[in-house]
Amino acid sequence: MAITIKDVAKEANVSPSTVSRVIADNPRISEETKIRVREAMEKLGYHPNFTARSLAVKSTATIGIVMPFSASHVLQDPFFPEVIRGISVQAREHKYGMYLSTAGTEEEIFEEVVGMVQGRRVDGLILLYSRTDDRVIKYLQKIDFPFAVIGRPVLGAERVIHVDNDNIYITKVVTEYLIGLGHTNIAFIGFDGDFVFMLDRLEGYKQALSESGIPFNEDYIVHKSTLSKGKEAIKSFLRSVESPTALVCTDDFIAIELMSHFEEMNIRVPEDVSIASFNNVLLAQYSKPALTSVDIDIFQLGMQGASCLLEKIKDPNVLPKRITIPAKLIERKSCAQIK
Amino acid sequence: MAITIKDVAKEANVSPSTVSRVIADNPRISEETKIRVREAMEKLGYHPNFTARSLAVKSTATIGIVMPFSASHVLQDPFFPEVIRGISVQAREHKYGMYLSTAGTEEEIFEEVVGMVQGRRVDGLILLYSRTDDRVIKYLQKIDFPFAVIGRPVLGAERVIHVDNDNIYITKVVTEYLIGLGHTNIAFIGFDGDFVFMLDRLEGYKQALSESGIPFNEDYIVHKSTLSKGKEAIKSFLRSVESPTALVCTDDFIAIELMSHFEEMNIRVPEDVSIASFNNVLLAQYSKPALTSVDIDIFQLGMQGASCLLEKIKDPNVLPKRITIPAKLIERKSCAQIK
DNA sequence: GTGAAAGCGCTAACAA
DNA sequence: TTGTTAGCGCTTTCAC
Repeated sequence: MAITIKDVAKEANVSPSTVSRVIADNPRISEETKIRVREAMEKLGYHPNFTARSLAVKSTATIGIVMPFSASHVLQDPFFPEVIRGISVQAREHKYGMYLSTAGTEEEIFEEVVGMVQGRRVDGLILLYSRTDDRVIKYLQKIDFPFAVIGRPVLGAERVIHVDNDNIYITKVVTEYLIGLGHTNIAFIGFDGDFVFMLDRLEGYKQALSESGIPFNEDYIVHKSTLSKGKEAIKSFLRSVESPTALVCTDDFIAIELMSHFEEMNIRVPEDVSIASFNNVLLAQYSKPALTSVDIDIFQLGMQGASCLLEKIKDPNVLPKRITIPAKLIERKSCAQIK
Repeated sequence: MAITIKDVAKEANVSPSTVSRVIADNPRISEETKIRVREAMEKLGYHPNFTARSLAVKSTATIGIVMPFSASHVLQDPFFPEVIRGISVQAREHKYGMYLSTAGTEEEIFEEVVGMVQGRRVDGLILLYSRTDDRVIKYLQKIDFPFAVIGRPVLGAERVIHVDNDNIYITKVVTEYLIGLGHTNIAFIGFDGDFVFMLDRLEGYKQALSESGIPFNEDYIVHKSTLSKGKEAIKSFLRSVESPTALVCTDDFIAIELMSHFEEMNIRVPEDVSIASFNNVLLAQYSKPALTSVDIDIFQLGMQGASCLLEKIKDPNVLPKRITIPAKLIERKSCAQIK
């Protein structure tokens, strides 16, 4: 059996509670006994039992990370490791641990969340996604459990802590950039699914068009899955009504995949079609041509998310807030003036 | 205050121990009372407290994942999400949770591990790396704590559960493939650091040369950091003694980065230099030219690792074993017959 | 088949 | 400044 606080107490000739106080570095314990107790701990190789402590203080010092794996097929890029890296920096600083929940379907996610919350496995939750009409968010709100979301909750965002880019704005900037290069036939390539960041980007795209007096054309909105059906789908898209001369891609990986197809089809980037995309993954600069992409600062997204959550955990009275992480368009070689 | 077992007991007019037995689905409880108790649980919205349960049964039903973040800068590619996806499938099947430890330095990692183990936060550990002479492994072995490593422990591998590719073999295959194409000036591009998979790949490379009677040339071993110093470094390397006509790259991302530099330098792949690399990331097929790469089946690595660990946790007597995940060379367009 | 009681290892009043 | 005591919520002998 492992060393407990009692063993240490006996060794140091004090009571268990004194040992407990030494662990907490309680100021009302004399330096002498502190030293004596610490020596005993050292000698016996004592380590506090986290579970017991959690039970007693009703706090686990761990935050749960909810990561939808259905999405992560899609988000194959460095988003996930990077956001976790951001979270871990804060967690570590506050001596919090991270508990990972990776479920597939919405149903599974919901169950895991309920388990984590009710089972008191975590003190707070950070959701790495946001979809429209999310059951999990509603639940957490109802029971008033501390959580933060990376992204924008679509309903009642005013009442939830969240950190996000201003996707509408930045996509507008991107689209206007393309418009500035003379493009008017601009397509929008997104994921399937009801992720909010997608909707926001679409909205920004629409706003830019609208403000420039370019009519919105439903045919220019394409989902990745459509294009993934193969070259034929891409061809038929490009030859549609009026073929687009520029693309707003919601993800670098889609852009890179597309460029690869384009090459085989002898469509030149950026001469024939300009491409601007999102995330600015490491590889964006190495693609041919180097990809013009929006740096959304994934690390910050994670770090600020964790920071807000921790704040809320420590003080349940902190008000809901939204933090906006600046995104920046990184111009490279994949966009050109229209001929 | 949340609903406890006592509340349920009261509601159902039984004792707390009976409720506990119902939770465990103990066969000695009559169906009637089971039903009655379950109704009470339902009615009150009871959820078992995980921490309390852990304390009582001395088991946490969670596995710890140790992920060195210093390495993950290097392993920017999908390795990390993918291996976790593999782990999570097993964890979920066994109703285990995942606790994530992300530390930077060896020292930090060690401390986190000790904390997790002694603090009894986890029932077992899975190490996502293996470096030479690892302190963590020694420690875990000494205290006989269940763990599995993804990769090959360099010392006493016979006594530790691990899952790995046969890196020596597969790299030999890759190198021989290049030799078969007529190359003799073959360089090896690796990471810095003392990761075992690197050493193994280097070994396989050497073996292939040796068996084909090609002398080994130290100048052909290059670390990524050297090349990252910029184009000058690459140029001087390629113009060294006898410039290589083929490259064995230990990572797709390095290969892709390199190819990007090559293009600017008007070095053609594969005409001037052939490149074969590792990991077979999604993007490998979309690079120009499509990258010949080794598929190491990261998902399996994670899944089998978790599976072994869980086995060990459930039965401490299972013997140490090594599982080898087959790796496969995927031929694409980045290697050509030497002229 | 069910209940009473002790205990998992720790913390936190309350005393002293 | 320190010890005593009573939990935290659950499991698990040992009785009945």
